[in-house]
Amino acid sequence: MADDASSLTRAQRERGIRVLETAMRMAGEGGYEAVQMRAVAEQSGVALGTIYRYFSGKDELLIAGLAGWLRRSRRRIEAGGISGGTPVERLINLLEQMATRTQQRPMLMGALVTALGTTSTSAAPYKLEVEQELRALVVTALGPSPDVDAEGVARVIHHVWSSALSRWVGGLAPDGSFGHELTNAARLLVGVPVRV
Amino acid sequence: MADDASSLTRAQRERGIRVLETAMRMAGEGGYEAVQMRAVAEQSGVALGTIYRYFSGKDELLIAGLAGWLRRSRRRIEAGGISGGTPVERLINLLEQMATRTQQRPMLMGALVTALGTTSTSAAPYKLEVEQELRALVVTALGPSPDVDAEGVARVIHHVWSSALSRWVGGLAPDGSFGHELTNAARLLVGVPVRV
DNA sequence: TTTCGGTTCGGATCGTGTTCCACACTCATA
DNA sequence: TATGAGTGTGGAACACGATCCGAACCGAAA
Repeated sequence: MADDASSLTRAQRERGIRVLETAMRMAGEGGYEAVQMRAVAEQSGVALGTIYRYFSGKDELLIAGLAGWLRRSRRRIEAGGISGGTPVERLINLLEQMATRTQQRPMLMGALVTALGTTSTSAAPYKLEVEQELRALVVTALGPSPDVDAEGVARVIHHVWSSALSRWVGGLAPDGSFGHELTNAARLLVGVPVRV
Repeated sequence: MADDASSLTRAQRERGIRVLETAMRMAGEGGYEAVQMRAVAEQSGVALGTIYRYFSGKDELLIAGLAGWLRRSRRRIEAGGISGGTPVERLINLLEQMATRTQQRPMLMGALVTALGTTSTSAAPYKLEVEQELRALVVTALGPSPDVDAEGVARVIHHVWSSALSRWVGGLAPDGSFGHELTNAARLLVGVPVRV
């Protein structure tokens, strides 16, 4: 299921979308183990073998779903605009918004974090897509502010995002900590100018 | 395999150690998939069911192995001392040492990162142990320096450690990047005093 | 319209993590 | 020493991700 949607039949595109949506729905309802490939095939009306032609495996399927979810979130957020007068304020507003939406879907997020834990290289492109969506969101929120290293900030935010998310779904961090961790990092990174 | 080694027979402790050592050896040779529970049972001379009495599953087994590996590394490093005149220098020396040792064992690290990706709550205690070992190492390296928030630095270093490690074994980051990522974070965190 | 190469389907099959079970063993206590 | 509760063993069985295969299907070129 490469993202070059060209060279794909309409029927193929629709099959791919049905598979992704089914997998995400099941992940949202029961987490990682609830996404059973046989059931995805059955409920999406796509044969099991065909799913494996589109995606190299369960993890890649879920990471692709995450990438799509982030892309849609980013489009909605960018269309609505991010409130806040300064870069820090906008970034913090963005992160709080993301944290809220994230914490409302513990099952889904658990499934996605588990999938992200794979080290299979075939999932790397989708992982990169996930990183890029996050980076784009942060850069957009910061806006064109000359004295902030937006790319560097986005990088660190991505690290904190993945690590804190993993700690939260793994039960190492209490509910609500995810947002704090993110906004705290943002304040450290942007609120305090770095002298080099 | 709780860490309260009391209330355990000598035979039980030895069985546990054999299982851990076998699993780590196999992980080092062939990565996550090469650690097959039947083979661990066979090669460690402990019945499969018994392994599952000690550890809740393959992931917990590997994370426990990682915790032990870190603990032994820390003891060796602390015994040898960390060179460097300033806190930053000591921290960077430590991190480079860790990065070197890490990058010499790509198979092992791949297996451990995969195991760390689990969201099973039963693995949480061992994950905490891993965090604590890392934290202790960083705090030791920094030494008693009043103007550094050692705990905060250790926290962020842990985030960067896990995230960068995962990117490296996942093929998203090139060889050698792991050390850079760590030392760069260290310089940002300690080299530049934070004004609050 | 026919043909043909690639795609999808249904379903069997395999491999491995995990669970379960009946039996043997160990060791602290009476 | 005898006993009984807990522990370990070997092996079967189960669940689910992944693979494979022959037949049906589709859609573009002739």
